[in-house]
Amino acid sequence: MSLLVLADDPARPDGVVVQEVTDRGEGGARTAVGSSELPDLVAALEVTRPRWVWDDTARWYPPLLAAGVRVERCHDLRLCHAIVRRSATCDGSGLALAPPGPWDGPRPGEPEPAALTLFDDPVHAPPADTGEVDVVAELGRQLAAVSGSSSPGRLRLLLAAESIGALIAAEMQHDGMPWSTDVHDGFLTRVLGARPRGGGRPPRLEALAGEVRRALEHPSVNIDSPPDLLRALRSAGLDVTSTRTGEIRELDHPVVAPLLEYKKLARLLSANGWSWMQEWVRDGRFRPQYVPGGVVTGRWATSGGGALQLPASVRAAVRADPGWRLVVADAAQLEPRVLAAMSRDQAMAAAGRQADLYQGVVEAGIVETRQEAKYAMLGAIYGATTGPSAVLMPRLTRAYPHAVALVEEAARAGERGEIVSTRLGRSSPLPGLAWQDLVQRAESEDARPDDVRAARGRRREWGRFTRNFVVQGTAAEWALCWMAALRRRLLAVDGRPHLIFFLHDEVMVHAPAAVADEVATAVRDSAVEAGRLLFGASRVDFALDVSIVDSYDEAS
DNA sequence: TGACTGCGCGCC
DNA sequence: AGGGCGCGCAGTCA
Repeated sequence: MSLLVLADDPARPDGVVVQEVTDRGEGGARTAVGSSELPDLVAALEVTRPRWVWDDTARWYPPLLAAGVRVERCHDLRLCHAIVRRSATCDGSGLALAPPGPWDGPRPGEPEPAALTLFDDPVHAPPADTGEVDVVAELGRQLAAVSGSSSPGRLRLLLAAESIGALIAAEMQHDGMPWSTDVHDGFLTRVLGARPRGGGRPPRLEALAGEVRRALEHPSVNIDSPPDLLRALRSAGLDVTSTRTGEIRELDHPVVAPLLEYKKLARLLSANGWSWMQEWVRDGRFRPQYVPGGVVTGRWATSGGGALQLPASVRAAVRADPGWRLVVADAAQLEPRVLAAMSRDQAMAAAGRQADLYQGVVEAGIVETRQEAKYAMLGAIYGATTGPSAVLMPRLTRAYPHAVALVEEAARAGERGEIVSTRLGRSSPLPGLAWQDLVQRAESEDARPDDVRAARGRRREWGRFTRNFVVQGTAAEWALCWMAALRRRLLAVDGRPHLIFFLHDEVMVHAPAAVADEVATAVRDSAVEAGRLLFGASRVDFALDVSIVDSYDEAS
């Protein structure tokens, strides 16, 4: 298989260069063309099934798609750099040891991502070096790092999956989700009332606001302002400390019902109302921008349109074109299954041998109810320390010692400030400098009790993050492999069925009705393939719920 | 006016 | 109860 590097032509402002490269990263023959000729050139070269190497899929692929050209595979240097730079499986490589450079920043034109959630500072601030980047040299550094990795095969799989993910993200944005503005508008009008002409509240929302004001005997309260609303609630004699839904629901007062309804509908209006529809739906397609690798754990993020949080109530607007169907599939209890496979916990794998893993835990006699099984499992993966979930932990530990040990070890490593890694070698970031300072301060001879207490809290907090990282991150790898396998299988199905949506553990394919069953089979086969790719001959089943429907809300 | 933060809530 | 997100709004400060 050949590697073809695609890059700007340093000799020509509007030119691009395609260069053959060996699998050791040595450059060969070059072809220079103007960028308008690129789609034809790529289409011609694609018959040899090369792997395209470029700095950024989101930069090169959309124009190719717009010109009707698809590529089979690529190596996205920017995404792969981020993985290789941090991976503990090649932490002695030249790439890992190099000072931050142009490959470490955000994509040109994008804002610096917010610092790594949980506490302050990013580890390093890369220089805003916009100088020319040497694409072939970077490929060489990455290939060298991979061959020197302690798990080169897994890392290679991760980089391939991440890169195919970037292709899929661009293709899904290009194709879009079929979206019925009629259905959406009908739903909004039914629950909110007619769309107001000049902004302002729709009738139903206005009526609820009036009810809230009357119940509070406060005609001027601004319900949309949490502080204002909080003051009004308290002056009505209600003992609340916030305006959270959970807290309001516990009250016994006439304001409760209209206020909760108001909050629900106001949320719908602002997040997925008419202005959202106007901004994000064009020509009957919703085209969210996906951001592969946008989350530290390897999950995708989206920017704009909130595609990762389409509320159930508006999913009816996602409708297949006439003569087409939607094949919707989600992985059932993905994270527990991933944990069972990673830890080779045969007892937990046995519980997952049936379609509902939680029910399997009940039938094994570990807990009484499905709800308890779910709480216990999520508590193990998220690190519950109190509440009903924590109470169930001892039973879970006895029943599934290997699985629980794996997440406990990840948590302990995080508490010590160490790095943890996923199955394929994506590694966690180090905690921020403020974290390290505090922890160090708390260990000194004359540490203040306040610092000691705070440091313990911070350690546990980071431990919960690393505990979850290994499971969430490996689940994200499974999902990438699932999608990559599915994309390849779909190429062999007639009528060009195509992926149109992906959400952590769920995929949607828009398919001609005649091949919908064939697509559903491909979805299932791909899940089996993903399990094999990640875990080899594991005895864990990755169960799916698959539906063939006309609109998204009909999916189970 | 615009950048930024905290809150609340939608999704997995 | 615990992990990961994005977004819109209100409020604040420059």
